[in-house]
Amino acid sequence: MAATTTFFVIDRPNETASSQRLSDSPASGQKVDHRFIKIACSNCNMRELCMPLGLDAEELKRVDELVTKRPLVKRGSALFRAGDKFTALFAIRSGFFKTSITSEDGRAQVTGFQMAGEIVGLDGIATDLHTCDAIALEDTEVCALPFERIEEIAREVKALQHHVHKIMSREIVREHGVMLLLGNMRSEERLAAFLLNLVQRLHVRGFSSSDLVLRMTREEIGSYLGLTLETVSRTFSKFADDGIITVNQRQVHIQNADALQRLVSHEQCH
Amino acid sequence: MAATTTFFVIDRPNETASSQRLSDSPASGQKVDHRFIKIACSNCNMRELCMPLGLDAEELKRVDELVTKRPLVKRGSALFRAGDKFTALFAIRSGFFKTSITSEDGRAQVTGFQMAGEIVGLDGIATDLHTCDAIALEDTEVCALPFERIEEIAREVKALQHHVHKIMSREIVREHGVMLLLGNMRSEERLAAFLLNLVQRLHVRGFSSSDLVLRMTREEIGSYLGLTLETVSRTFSKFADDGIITVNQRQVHIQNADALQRLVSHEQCH
DNA sequence: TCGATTCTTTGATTTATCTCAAGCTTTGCG
DNA sequence: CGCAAAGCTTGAGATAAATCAAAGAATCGA
Repeated sequence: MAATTTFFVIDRPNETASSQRLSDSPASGQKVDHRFIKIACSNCNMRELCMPLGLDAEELKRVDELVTKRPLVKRGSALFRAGDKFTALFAIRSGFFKTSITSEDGRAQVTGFQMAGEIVGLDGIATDLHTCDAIALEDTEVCALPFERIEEIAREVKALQHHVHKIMSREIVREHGVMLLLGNMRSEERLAAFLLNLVQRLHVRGFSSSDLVLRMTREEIGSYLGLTLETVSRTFSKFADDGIITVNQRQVHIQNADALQRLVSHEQCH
Repeated sequence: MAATTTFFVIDRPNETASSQRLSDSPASGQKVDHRFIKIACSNCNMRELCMPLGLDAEELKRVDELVTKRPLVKRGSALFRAGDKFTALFAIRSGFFKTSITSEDGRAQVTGFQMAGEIVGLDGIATDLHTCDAIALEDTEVCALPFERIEEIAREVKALQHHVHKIMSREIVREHGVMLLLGNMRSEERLAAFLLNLVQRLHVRGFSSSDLVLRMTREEIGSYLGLTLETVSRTFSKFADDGIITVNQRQVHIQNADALQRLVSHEQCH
C-alpha cells in the first residue's frame, strides 16, 4: 500500500526539547532564544529520509532558507484545523499525528497517521484553506515550510520542484491503497494491512520491524479502517489467540508477519 | 466532497472527430493531416474550466507548447495501465474514464471517474510508473501533457506552477471525501453522494443538473462505492420507489435532489 | 437481424460487522 | 494517593449488506 511521504526534517544539535517551545514562557538561564535559531537541513539526522536527492551546495542552502518556524505541538492539540488559512506545509520532526475530516453532519474520518519524516498540510493547497484537522497524538516537533517559499525555490531548484510533485503524488497513491482497503477488505485484512504498514514505516526509521507502540486509540484505528472500536479490539484479540501477535494495550509484538501478509495479500475467501 | 480536477482541455475548431484519429488510416480528401496540428489552448471551448487564470499572452503561449499529442482512446481500452512508464499527464477533452487499482491478489478498486476537463495520470509522478489503470468508458479524446515539459514551464510560469499544485491537492482532498464515504456511510448515502457529485460536475460543464447518463456499469459503481453490484441495483430501485429518482438503465433523472442531499448530509440514524 | 454476451433486476438466505451493554484496566489530575 | 475519566475487552443480539441464484433486458458483433 502506502509509500511514506517524506520531506525535510530538521535536526537541532545540543538543544533540549523545552528550549524551543513556542510559548511565551522565558527560556530561563539561556542567553539565546533558541526559538528563532534556524538549523540547517544539511545537519538533519533524517536527511537521507527526507531531503530531495542530488542537491548541490548552493541548492541545499536555498532549501535551508525554507524552514522558518519549528513549533512544538503538544499531545492532543491541533497543528491546524479544517477552515484554517493554509500558509505552510509541515514536516514532522518527531512524534505522531493523525489527520481527520468531519462532514457537516458530524461524521469523522481519520484520513491518515503521520510520523517523523512525513509531511502534513497538502490538503490546504487546493483552496488556501485546510480541509482536515491535524492532531498531535503525542508531543511533536514540526518544521513549518511556508508554501510560498517552497514554490519560489522550486522554480529555481529543479530537484525540489520534482520532490514536491513526488510527495503529492505519493499521497494520492497512498490514498488509493486506503480506498482499496476500505472498499474491498474484511476487518481482519484491514487491521493486518494497517499493522504491516505501520511497522514497515517504523522500520525504515530504524525501529524494530516486529515491535511497535500504537500512538492512537482503538477508536482512531477504527475510524481510519472504517470499523468500530469494538471490531478493532476483537480483531486484535483474535490475532493474539491465533498467535500472530502479542497485544498488551498499546504495545504490539508481531510474532508472525507472514501470517499478516497472507491475510492481506492472499485471498482468504477461497 | 469532490471539487473537480481540471486542467487544459483543447478545442479544435472546424474539424470532424474522425479527422484526428491517431490511427494510420489516411485522412481521405484532406490535404493536411490534422493529427499533427497543434491547437492553441487559448481557443479551447473549455478554457474557463481548465486554464489557470491570470496568464498573460506570453505565458499562454508557453502553455500551448505543452500539448504534443492528442490521442483518441476507444471505449474499453486503456489510456495507461499500472506498470506503464509515466511520461505525461492527460487532460480529458471529451468522454469518460475510470481509474482503478488491482492488488496482487486480484482485488480491484475503482478509484475515480473522470470526465472532460479533468486530469488523469497524477499517480505516476511518485515512481515514474503508473500505479492504476485508466480505462475509457466511452470513446474519448485526451491531450497528452508531457510532464517534463510541465515542470519546465512551471519553473517559469508561476501561475502554471501553482495550478499544478492545486490540481494535485484537489485530488488529495477528493480522495479524503471518498474515504469518508467508504468508512462512514451506508449504501444509500454512498449512492446519493455519488449521484449528486456526478450531476454537480456535469452541471458545471453545462449539462442538466437533474438528468444524467451513467457511463459506467452497476459493477463499476459498486467497486467505487465499496458495494456489490446487487446492492447498487437495489438501492437505485429503492430511490425510484421512493420517488427520489427515475431510473431507466443508464438514464437517471433526479426528481428530488434535496432528498438525496438530506440522505448524504443529514444523519439518518437518529 | 439474430444470437450471444453482458448487464441488470429481484428474491431468499447467510454472514460480517455494528449496536448495545456491562465490567474491567489504565491514565491523568486534583 | 485516590478518584474520575478515558480507554479497552467481551458478550449477546440486531442488521445492513453480501452471497447465491435465476430470470429478464439491453447491447454488440457477425
